[in-house]
Amino acid sequence: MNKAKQTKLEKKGWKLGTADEFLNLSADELAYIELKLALSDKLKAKRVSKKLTQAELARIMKSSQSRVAKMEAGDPAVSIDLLIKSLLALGVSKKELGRSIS
Amino acid sequence: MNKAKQTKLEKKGWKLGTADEFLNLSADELAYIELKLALSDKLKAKRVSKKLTQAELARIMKSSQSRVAKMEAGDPAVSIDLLIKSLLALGVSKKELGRSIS
DNA sequence: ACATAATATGTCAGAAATGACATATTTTCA
DNA sequence: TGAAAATATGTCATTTCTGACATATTATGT
Repeated sequence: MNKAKQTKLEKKGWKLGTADEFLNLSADELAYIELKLALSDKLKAKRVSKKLTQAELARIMKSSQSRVAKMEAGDPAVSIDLLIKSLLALGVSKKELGRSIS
Repeated sequence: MNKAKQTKLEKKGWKLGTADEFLNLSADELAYIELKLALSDKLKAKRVSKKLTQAELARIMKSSQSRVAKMEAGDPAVSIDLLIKSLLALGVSKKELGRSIS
């Protein structure tokens, strides 16, 4: 894990602590974060490809524009559950979901 | 969706309401539930294959035996986040995770 | 059958995620 | 440039999830 990657994650709001703590980030924890960010990216790509605004997507899934923004920003305080529900609401199949995780 | 499947889900604690409501379960909602159950099953299979007890897995991931039991039971009040964290703690790769979702 | 281990079920206080709202910032386009 | 649309950021009350615990039920081995 390089410094650039760390900086990018920290910018998104992930509290990675000191450099020492960061180096101690377990493979599991890292995989979890990467997985979330992969879903975030997928969500944004899918929404844009469908030409929907964040507000429109929010209405479809009975959420709010601000939460959609946070989802796409990879905000740590957004659950994988919500990301997955959003992707399903956009018509992404389980198969496609699985592919975007790997 | 047949009656047998409905019964099985309801037994796990999913509140699907009346038959009418059940028929109105959207494809998204169903996909979400199926996805969760797939992860539940994967978790149990993986734990058993590693010859760990629920209590041992709980210790590894700093949870509790009862929560592990609920995860494996497909309890609706367990997040996908926790299921995924558990699978990662058991050494499942993102790739394998993606495969088990699809 | 019996003890012991493993798993399941119910509950709850505290922690985390949620939708909603206000408002700031950025993008788009005439 | 400047107005309008879209997106981002911050906050908060309510809802949902969590680990922990007690206890019930079920499996395992002798």
